[in-house]
Amino acid sequence: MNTIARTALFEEVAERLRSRIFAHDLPPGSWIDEQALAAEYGISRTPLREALKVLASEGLVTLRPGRGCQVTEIGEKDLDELFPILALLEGRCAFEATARASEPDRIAIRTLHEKLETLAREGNISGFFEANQQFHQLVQEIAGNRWLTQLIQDARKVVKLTRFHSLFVEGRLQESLQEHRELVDAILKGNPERAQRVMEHHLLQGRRAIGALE
Amino acid sequence: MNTIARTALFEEVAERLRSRIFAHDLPPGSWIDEQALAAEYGISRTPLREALKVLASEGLVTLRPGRGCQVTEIGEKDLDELFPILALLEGRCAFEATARASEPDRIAIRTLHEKLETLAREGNISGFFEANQQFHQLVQEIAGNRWLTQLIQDARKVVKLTRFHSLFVEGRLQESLQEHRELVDAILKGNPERAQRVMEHHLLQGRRAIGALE
DNA sequence: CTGGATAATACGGTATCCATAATTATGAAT
DNA sequence: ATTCATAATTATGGATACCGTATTATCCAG
Repeated sequence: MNTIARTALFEEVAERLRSRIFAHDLPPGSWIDEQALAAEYGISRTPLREALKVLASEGLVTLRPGRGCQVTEIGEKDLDELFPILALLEGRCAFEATARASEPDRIAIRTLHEKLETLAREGNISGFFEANQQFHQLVQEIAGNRWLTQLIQDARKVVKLTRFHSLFVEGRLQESLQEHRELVDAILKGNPERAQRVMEHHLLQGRRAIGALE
Repeated sequence: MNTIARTALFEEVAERLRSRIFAHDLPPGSWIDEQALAAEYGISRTPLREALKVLASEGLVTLRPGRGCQVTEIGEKDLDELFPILALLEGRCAFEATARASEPDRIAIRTLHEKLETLAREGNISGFFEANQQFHQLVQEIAGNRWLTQLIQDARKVVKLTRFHSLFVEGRLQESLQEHRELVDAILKGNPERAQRVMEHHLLQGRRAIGALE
């Protein structure tokens, strides 16, 4: 019987909605039908509306007073604004992580990176995508700044509204991998400034890759 | 009849609660009594709870499932983590603002700064405090990055949980003013790199000033 | 086809009710 | 008197039903 930290219903609902939004099951611009969703989930409108308020303050949905709520549409301009911020924040993360990394931390970095190499060799794109997220999260963990992590996650959530993730771009995977190699090298050799520069460049390249799509 | 953008009730409630939290009318750590507040505001529990969910995702209150909701307590460590982030983000703002400032923008900067000088000369601390916030917001506006502004506001909200603002520290007002002078000089002379450095230093000094208190 | 009146719908909010869990109060035993 | 277990109280989290109002959709007239 799992009673530890029982999550409130509205939290669960928010999480389920996030998944559906990121998967474009609920595509940007689509309206969210309260009663339909409440019925589908077998819950009342109350927790569903609470969840929508949370998603709204995260920027994932936009409340239209009196009309309802729709999934936020994100444009090129938003991406142009968001990626430099991510580069800044994650760059700082890389700096801090490099400066603070313990030996076990470095081993974890190396191990996870090797997994990325393997997945790339196997051509396992979705696996790579998953491990890539883990890698970035690991760097954030090692950096050990709770609020920095929070802001990065906030920004990433919005970016994830875009259907196209840079890694899916043809050829970007190898490029991304190469950038990771340099990043890992900088971290393991204990060069914070270089780790920061590489991470910034890595994310700005991600933006460029997406931009090449449309 | 002005029906454009009528604000929802839960928004108003959230705003009122924010004010009370920042004013330490609801001090950090204190419990929030749903029914009491709902009764006080003459509203039902529903919109109040929606407002609390929003504040929770902003980090201003902490939800304790099954027990309620209390105003978030912020520690020295949080400030140590938050100020460098603010320095980073607002530093970038200063850079962008300097690079993009139009002539009217520069005039607005100069005008607002002169107001700060006047208020400081008059010893009007709360007025200075207010104008100081306006100044930082103006820089953000000129920078013209919606998401950057958003993240800065998010971080500042949390910082505002602290009772002590750096400007209230003895002597810090003159110091702060001097830093502003250098910042304005860098902006007006169109030196983005210097504006960035000065802004970063300005915020890190703010953290130091608060730290000197306890 | 257009425009306006009308009906249907859905949102935002209120008022109640209820199960569950947390806190407090009570009381017995050591 | 202190401790511990039990009972009573309270407040949360959620459900249900209801309503005014503002959209949205429908329909009819011109």
